[in-house]
Amino acid sequence: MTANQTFTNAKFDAGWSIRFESDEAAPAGGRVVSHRARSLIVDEGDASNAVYEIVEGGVMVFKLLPDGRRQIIEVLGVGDVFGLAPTSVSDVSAEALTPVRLVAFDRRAVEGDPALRDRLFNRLRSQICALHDHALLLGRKSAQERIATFIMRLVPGRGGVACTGPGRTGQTGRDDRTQVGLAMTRQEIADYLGLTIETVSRAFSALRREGIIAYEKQDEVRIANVCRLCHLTGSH
Amino acid sequence: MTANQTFTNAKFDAGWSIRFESDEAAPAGGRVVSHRARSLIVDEGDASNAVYEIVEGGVMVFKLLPDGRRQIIEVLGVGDVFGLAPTSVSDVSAEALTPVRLVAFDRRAVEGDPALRDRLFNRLRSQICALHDHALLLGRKSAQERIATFIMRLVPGRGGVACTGPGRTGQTGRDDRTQVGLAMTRQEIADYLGLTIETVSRAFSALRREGIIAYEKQDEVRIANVCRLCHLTGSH
DNA sequence: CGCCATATTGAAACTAGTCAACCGGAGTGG
DNA sequence: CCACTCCGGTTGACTAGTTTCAATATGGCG
Repeated sequence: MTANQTFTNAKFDAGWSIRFESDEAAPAGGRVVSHRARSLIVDEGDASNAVYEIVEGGVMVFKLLPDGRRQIIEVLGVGDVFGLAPTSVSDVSAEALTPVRLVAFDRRAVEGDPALRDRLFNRLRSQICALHDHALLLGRKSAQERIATFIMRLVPGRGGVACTGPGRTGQTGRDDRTQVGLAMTRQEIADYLGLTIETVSRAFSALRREGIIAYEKQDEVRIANVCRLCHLTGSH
Repeated sequence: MTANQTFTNAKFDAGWSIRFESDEAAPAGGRVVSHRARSLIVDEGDASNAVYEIVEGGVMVFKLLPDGRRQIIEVLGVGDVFGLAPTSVSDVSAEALTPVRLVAFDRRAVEGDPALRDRLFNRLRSQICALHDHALLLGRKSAQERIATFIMRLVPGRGGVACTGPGRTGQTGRDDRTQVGLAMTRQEIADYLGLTIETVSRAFSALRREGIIAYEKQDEVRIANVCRLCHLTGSH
């Protein structure tokens, strides 16, 4: 019942794997749709009249240039919304990062339902902060800082929009899980951070060499030194 | 009366100097505030409970890193809104680009007024598209492409989110004003495009050398070849 | 007229990109 | 079962584009 309010953070803090045990899985006017990992949900230029809210899983929103360059604009988790272009033509593409369950609302349903629109609106406000933060990353941070920021964003309660800086563990009481799952390939990380795959790889290797992070599987990272990593983000 | 609906574009297409001849200059619950050019409107971290809508002039929304690096996140024009962070603490700073007139709504006024919230919401949808587009620019475009994109965005009816590509003049019937006012310093342009002032200057000089643009005053640019400039944006 | 801030230009340094080789695990087929 | 291939990741050498540092121009304004 309180579920909708608990995911306060704009980032993918909430994780991708949290199961949404809701009794209103398909709220009024919405229909639930599922997608396999890496399947395309909407394509830039599509005349889609749906607004999506993520119930389970993760979604990547991206844009392409004619020559193939890709920028992943945002990585969304449970509770996030997308498909809110001002016209009925989508300005971005969206792809499932993990197996994903979505609620698709018809555009008209959104217009007619103030409560729903309110929820989307509030959600959107968080996401806009994330977009702001990401613009700062893309415009002004070095490759190292981008990778550090990226990893820190995955730490629950840290690295997000309202990260309180390098304080000690357990600001909310819960233990500082320093093991994070990336869930993205190096190419996806590169396209998200505005880098190349090689630069991403090198930055990860450098962090490992310096003992700040550790990993065997390349998408399961243990953060050995949260404080140092946090400093490397450039934000603190 | 139709004024609110005519500014369809997310970018600063609408210009900064359009006077808003509205009889509802201070809509219910809002108060009009004015700022001189380059004065700070809100500071990142401020506990501001206001949501702003621009009535006249331009505003730059930006973030700073502790070491002084600045990223201008968005450049807003008439009709645009800002100050919609999910908490009462602003995630960004805002500075007047020109002398500016704003309507400041109390956060509670927004909550209680569905019509107002609708207007803000719709406005925001356009601005989100602009943020998406700018993320693509910051993450994936070269310096030349960024400058070309920047200039094209200033051309009414072109370069915006829904630019139809290098078609001929007068898609909306009005004449293709190829004279645009930058209104921003080189430093501001640099901070907006994620470049340095020198790189911005060089890119402008290069475009001039190649005869694509011309200017005497450095903030009054005449676009000699719209098509070529449009191609240089990387988007077409 | 001269000062100050802003812009331009040049040269050197550096970061990230490009190109290419190599590694290693997962899946395939002989 | 093992060799082979494929794909994603890592690493190295070199290159290109942008930044940095520094000098020079320009323009507004007292």
